[in-house]
Amino acid sequence: MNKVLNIEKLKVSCKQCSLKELCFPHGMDGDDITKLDNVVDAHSVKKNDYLYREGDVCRALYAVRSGCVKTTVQNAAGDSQIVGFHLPGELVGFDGFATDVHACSAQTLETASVCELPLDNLENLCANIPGLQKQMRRIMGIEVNNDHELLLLLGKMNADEKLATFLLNVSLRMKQRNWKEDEFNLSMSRQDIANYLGLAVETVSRLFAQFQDNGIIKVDKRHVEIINMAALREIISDCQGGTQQRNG
Amino acid sequence: MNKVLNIEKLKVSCKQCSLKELCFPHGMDGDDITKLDNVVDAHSVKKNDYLYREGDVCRALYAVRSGCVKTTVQNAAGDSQIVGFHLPGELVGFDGFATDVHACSAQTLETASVCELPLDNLENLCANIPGLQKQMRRIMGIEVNNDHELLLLLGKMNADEKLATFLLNVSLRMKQRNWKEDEFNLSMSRQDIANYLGLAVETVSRLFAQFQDNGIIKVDKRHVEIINMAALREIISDCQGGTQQRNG
DNA sequence: CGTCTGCTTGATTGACATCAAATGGTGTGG
DNA sequence: CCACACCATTTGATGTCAATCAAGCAGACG
Repeated sequence: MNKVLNIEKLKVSCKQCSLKELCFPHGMDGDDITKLDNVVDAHSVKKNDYLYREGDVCRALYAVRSGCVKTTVQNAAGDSQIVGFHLPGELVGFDGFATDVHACSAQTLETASVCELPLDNLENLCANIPGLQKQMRRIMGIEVNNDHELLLLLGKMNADEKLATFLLNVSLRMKQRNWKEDEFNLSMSRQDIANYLGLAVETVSRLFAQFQDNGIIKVDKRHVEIINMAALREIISDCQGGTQQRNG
Repeated sequence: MNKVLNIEKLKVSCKQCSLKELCFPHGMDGDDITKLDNVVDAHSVKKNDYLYREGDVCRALYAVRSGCVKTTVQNAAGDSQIVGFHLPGELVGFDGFATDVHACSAQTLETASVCELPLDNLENLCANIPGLQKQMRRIMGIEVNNDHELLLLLGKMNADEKLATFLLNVSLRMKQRNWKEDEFNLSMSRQDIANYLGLAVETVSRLFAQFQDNGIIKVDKRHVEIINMAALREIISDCQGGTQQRNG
């Protein structure tokens, strides 16, 4: 079905990219970004194509330029878990660093554009650009922390807290990109959201309806408008006598 | 209550450490390990003390030498999720790389000994030892992959699959340390196991009993003997018509 | 126009959490 | 050495949240 990408390369400039502060060049000066520009190529990737699959040799990191990419892990029994939705400016591919073979698959949710940073070039670059190693550690640290947040969500939250957390997280990332924080289009299906949050599709659907009935959001298919941000926050910090899970 | 550690330092030698191939020095040659030895100190840490807490400035990485360390994330509502149990040879502290402030707390489960690698020294070292950056990336990559495995567990497995996976994982790590893979003492309480697996203590307790009744394991408090390894594996790869969750 | 796919809504079930209480081991103080 | 309190663990009874089963609906596409 969906092939691994193999599209014409396109020269891009990190220096002029509006995402640079969210992305790899974060905090770097002009000269260093130029060195980075020399090794970065962009690709266009069709909807549902893979950047890489579990088992592929890890040759590069990928920065999302436009569109949205999901990363997925699989187990022996065949079921898979989405471990991340990656928006423009975010990096994908660290799952290949442990063994030089990818432990995840990365697939686009819509037609996307991604920048490729070949690893051997990156290694040279790290030697030439002071502070780039630290940058690398910082970005991987972010990945680790994101995963931990998701662990907390999957391990300790009930359904409505999960969806509220998800919506607030998307909202925050929209804001970081200078897009509207209270109105956006989700690039993922209900199925994908359900998988990511460890829920059934039906539950996600019902929760969207419920949130809308309570005047917290307005939903039309994938278009979401947050009416009452505070109410969303309240759902997840519901410390007092409400529904609570104890296993902590 | 439990204070952050502040114990006398103790000079150690990575070169002579039996854990070196599992730990940071993995694959390094003698000269490079000597450089490493110069910056590493060991501490003894009492049971239930913290290596660091969420919010602490990140100054060092820690390698477990003996004992067991758990790392925990917390949310606004106050509940916390254990994100890792760290055995001898494993590294702790990457959660501080994103912002230079720890996003996790790290606490010992029993009296432990840990090696401290101060970050500023580590940075210098990376400049002097070729391939050390890559080592760093490799180890962080392992951390990322471990987290992903746990995400899969929390998101897609039911209770018995979770415990079976946990036991097999511990068994594997025992084997890697040249200890018995089918007989060991767990350093964590039922409560900790339950928290880690996203279950209630009672459920964990019942599952231990059930596994024992089925002749898969023998349990006496924290002492576990695996009688039928294959049966454990079967539980988690139970593809056919049994109990199944669909949300994938 | 019919088929397909993604989404929604309703009814029912079940896995696991919660509540409650008993048990057993450990440490303390008399 | 015993009595007692305390904690972790186990075991049993009950409750509930979300999964599952089952239609129905709307937009996309050939």
